[in-house]
Amino acid sequence: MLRRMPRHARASARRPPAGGVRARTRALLLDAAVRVFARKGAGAAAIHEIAAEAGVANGTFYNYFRTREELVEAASLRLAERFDDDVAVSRAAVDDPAERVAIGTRRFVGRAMHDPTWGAALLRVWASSPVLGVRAARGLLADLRTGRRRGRLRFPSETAAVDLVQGTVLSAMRTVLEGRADGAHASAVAALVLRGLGVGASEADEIAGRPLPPLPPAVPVHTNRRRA
Amino acid sequence: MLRRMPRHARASARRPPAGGVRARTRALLLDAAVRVFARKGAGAAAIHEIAAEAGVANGTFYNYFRTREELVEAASLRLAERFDDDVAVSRAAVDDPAERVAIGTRRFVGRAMHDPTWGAALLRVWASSPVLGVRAARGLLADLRTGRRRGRLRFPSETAAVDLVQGTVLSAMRTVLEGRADGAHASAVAALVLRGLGVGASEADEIAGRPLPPLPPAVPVHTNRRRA
Amino acid sequence: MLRRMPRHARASARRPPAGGVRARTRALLLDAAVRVFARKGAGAAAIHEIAAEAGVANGTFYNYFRTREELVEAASLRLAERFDDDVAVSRAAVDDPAERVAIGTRRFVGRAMHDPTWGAALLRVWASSPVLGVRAARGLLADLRTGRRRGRLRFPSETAAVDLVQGTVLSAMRTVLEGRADGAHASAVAALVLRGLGVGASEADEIAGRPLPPLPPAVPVHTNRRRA
Amino acid sequence: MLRRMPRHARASARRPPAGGVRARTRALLLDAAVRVFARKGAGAAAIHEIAAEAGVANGTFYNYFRTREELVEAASLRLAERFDDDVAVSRAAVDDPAERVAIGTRRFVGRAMHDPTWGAALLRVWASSPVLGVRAARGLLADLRTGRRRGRLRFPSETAAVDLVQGTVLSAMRTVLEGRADGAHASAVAALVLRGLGVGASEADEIAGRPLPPLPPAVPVHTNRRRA
DNA sequence: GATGAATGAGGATTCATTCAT
DNA sequence: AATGAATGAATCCTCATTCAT
Repeated sequence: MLRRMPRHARASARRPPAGGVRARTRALLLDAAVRVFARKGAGAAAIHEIAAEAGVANGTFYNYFRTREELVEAASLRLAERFDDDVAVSRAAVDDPAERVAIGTRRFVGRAMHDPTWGAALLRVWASSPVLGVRAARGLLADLRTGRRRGRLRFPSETAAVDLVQGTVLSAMRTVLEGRADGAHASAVAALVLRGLGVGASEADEIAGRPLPPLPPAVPVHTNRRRA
Repeated sequence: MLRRMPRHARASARRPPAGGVRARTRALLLDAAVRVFARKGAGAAAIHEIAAEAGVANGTFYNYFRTREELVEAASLRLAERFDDDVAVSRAAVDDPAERVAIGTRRFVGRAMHDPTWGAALLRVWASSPVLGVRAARGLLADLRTGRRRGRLRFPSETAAVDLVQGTVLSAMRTVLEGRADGAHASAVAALVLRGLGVGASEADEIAGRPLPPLPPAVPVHTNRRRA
Repeated sequence: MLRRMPRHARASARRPPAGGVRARTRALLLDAAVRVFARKGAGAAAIHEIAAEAGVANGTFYNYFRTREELVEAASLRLAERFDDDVAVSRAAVDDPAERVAIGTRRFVGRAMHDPTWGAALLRVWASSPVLGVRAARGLLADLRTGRRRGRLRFPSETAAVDLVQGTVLSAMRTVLEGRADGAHASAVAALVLRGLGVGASEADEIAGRPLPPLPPAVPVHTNRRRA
Repeated sequence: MLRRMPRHARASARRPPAGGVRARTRALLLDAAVRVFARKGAGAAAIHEIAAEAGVANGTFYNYFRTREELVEAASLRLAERFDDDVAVSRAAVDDPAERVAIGTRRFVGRAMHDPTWGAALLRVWASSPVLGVRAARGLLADLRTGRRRGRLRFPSETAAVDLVQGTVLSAMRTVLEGRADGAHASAVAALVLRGLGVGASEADEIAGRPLPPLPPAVPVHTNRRRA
C-alpha cells in the first residue's frame, strides 16, 4: 500500500517501487473516479468526493489532473481499456464475424451483471463523453465489415448497424443494472441483434446460446476507501 | 405573445384568460428548461439561466416549482407528452403492430432531425431520469404484445425486445444529432429493428420504406429569449 | 440603513429609496474595498474580507462585480473621484498655475494626514492600477502647460515635470502615513516642488505657505461594519 | 555555469568550492525571485514558480528559506545591494554633494532603462517592503547633509528633501518602464531635482548633463530558466 | 542537499433558495 | 404574481509547507 498511512503504520509499510508512486496514485484516483461516476455520473461527481474515495487529500487530485474534463477523458480511456482487454481476449479465437459480434454483446451485458460499478460508470460516461463511443465502435466496425464482405451479415448502412448493436447493448446494460433482467438477458439481446444483422432466426439463437470462451482472471474495480 | 412586456404596457395588455396567466408562465418555464437542458444537460442547467431563457425574473421560478427536481420531473413529462402526441396521432390509423413499431422508430429519429433541441433534451433527460424510459415504453410494449400474440413478431423476452427498439432508437437519434446520419437513417434503423423482431428481411425493408402518415401541425419548442 | 438587518431591527428601518438599493449596496462594497485596500493592498485583499467589511454576505459581492479586477478598477475611480472633487473645488478660485500646483500638492498630502485610510488606499492602488496615475495627471498637466506658456514655470519636459510633482507627492504621502512627517510637511514639499519647476526660492516658500482655500464639508470614507 | 545539469553529469562536474554550492543555489533562487517579482509583484509570486524559474525542485526552496517572508526580505536586500554597488562605485570619485545626488538619480533611472527586470522588481518590492526605502535613503541622506552643511544645497527639512529625490526617482523609473520616457529623461529629472534642492537653474542643467563616471562591468540579473 | 508527492487550509466562485417589496 | 437583492452552503482550485526517500 502506497498512500500515506497513519503514522504508526508507516514503518511496516512495504516501500513502493521507486518510480511507481506517481502511477500508483494516478491509478488510485482513476479507479475512485470510476466508482464515483458509477454512483453519480460524471457531471455530478465532486472532486473532493473522488479524492476522498481514493483516500488522498483534496489537493492531491490537482497534482494529477488539471481539470475535471481531463479526468473524465482519462477515466473514459481506463473504462475502454478495461473492457477492450476482456472482449478482445474473448473474441480472439473466433473467426465468424456473427459470433464475434454476439460474443462482444454478451460480454458487455454480462460484465454489467458481474461488475455493476463498471457498468454504471460506462453508461454515465458514455452519455457525456464522445470518446468512448468512437473507441468502442472500432472492433465492432471491423467485424461488421468483414461479415458484410463475406455475405455473412446484411445491413443497409454501417452507421445503422452500429446503432443497432451499440444501442441495444447499452439499453440492455441499463436493464441489467436496474435489476429488470433475468440470467438469459445477454443471450436474448444478442440473438435479436444477430437477426437484425441478417442472420437467420434459428441460427441466431444457436450462436447466441453457445458457451462463451473463457476470460482472463477478472480484475474488478477495487475499493481503496480510507473509511469503508 | 408570450414574451414579457415593458411595465407600462402591461396594464393595458389584453387581459389573458384569468387562470391562463399561470399556465402560460409555467409553459414558458418548461419550454425554457427543455431548451437549456438540450444545451447543457439537466444536471448542469442553472435555474437562473432557465428563468432568463424564459424571460422572467429569478424568483418567479419558485412561484411555479418548489425545487429543481420538481422541474426536471415536469420537464421530462413535457418531453414525453410532446412525442406521445406525435407518435400516437401518427400511429392511430395503422393496425399492423410491425408497422406501428416502425412508425414510432422513424418518428423519433425523424423528429430529432427536424427539432434537434428536442432531440438533445430527450437524450440528456433520458440519461438522468428513469421516468421517461418507462413512460415511453408504454405504447411500444402494447404493440410488442399484440404483435407477438398475433404471431406477427417473435422475440425471446419482452424486455429484450424493448431494449432492442429503444436502444437502437436512442443511438440513432444521437447519430443524427452528431450529424453522422444521412436522410435514410430513420428507415434504415427501422428495417433493422423489424428484422430483429422477427419480420422477414424484404418485408421489413418494405414496411420501413412506406410513406409515413401525416402529422398534426408541428409545434416545435419555441424560443422566447429576451435577446435573440 | 438599507442592508439586511437583524430581524428585530427591521421593522423600524427606513424604507430604502425604491431603486436605490442596488446603488447603495454597491457603494457599501466600494467603500469597504477602499478600507481593506488601505490595510492590505489591492492584491492581498480577500473578497470575503471585503464583503464582511461591507456587512454583506460573501455571495452578494458577485452580484456587483464579476472579478477582483473589476472591483479594483471601480475602486480606483471612486478614489479618484473623491480627491478630484476636493482638489478641484480648492483650486477653482486660483489662477496662478504655480499656486494651483502647490495647492494640489498640499491637498494630497494634507488629506493623507486627515484621512489615512484614503491615503493608504491611494498608495496601494496606485502601485497596481495604471488608471489612477493617468487620471490624476489630467489637472496637473493642464496647470503645467499653462504655467510654461505664460513663462511662470520652466522645465525641460512635461513628463519630467509630472514625475517630479507626482513622485514627490506620493513619497510625501507615504512619509505622512508612516508618521515621519511634521505638520509643515505638506508646505515643505510643495515649496521644493515649486523650486524644481523654476519658481524662485523665496517666492516658492511664500506660495507654499499661503493659507489654503476652504474645502467643502469633508466626506471621509465611513465605516459600515456589522461588527466593529 | 549555474544551470542545473543532468544527473549523470553532476558527479564529474568540476567540484564547486566546497561551501559554494549552497551559496550558488541560494543566489540562483534569489535571482529567480527577482525575475518573478518583476513579472508579478512580490505578493503574487508563487514559490513553485520561483523554484521552477531557478531550475530546482519545489522542496529545495525550503532548504534555503524558511518562509516566503524570509525570501522577500532577502530579495529586497539583494536588490538593494545590486544598486548600492553601482551607485557607490559611480559616486566614489565625486566630491560635490549636488553632483553626487545627480549621479545617483541618473544611475537609478538609467538602470531601469537598461535592466527593466531590475527596475520592475524594485518598484514592486518598494511598494510592499519598507526595508528598501530606508536602506536606499542612507547614502542619499549623507549627501544631503553634507550639501546643506556646506551651503551647497538648501531645503526646509531633510524628510522633505528625501521625498523629493526618492519620489521623483521612483516616478521616473515607472515612466521609463512604461515606455513613456525619451533618452534624456534621466538627466531631465536630475536637473529638476537639483533645482528643487536649491541649485541654480543653469548650474543644475549643467551638472545633470555631465558625462557619468564609468561603471564596473555590468552584472544584470541573469536568466537561469530551464526552458528559455 | 535535492527531490517531488502529499497535504490541507484558505480564497474564489457558483447557484438554489428565500423574502421583502 | 412578479421581482430581484441577498443569502450561504457547496464546490473548485491554489499554494505554502512538510516529509519520506
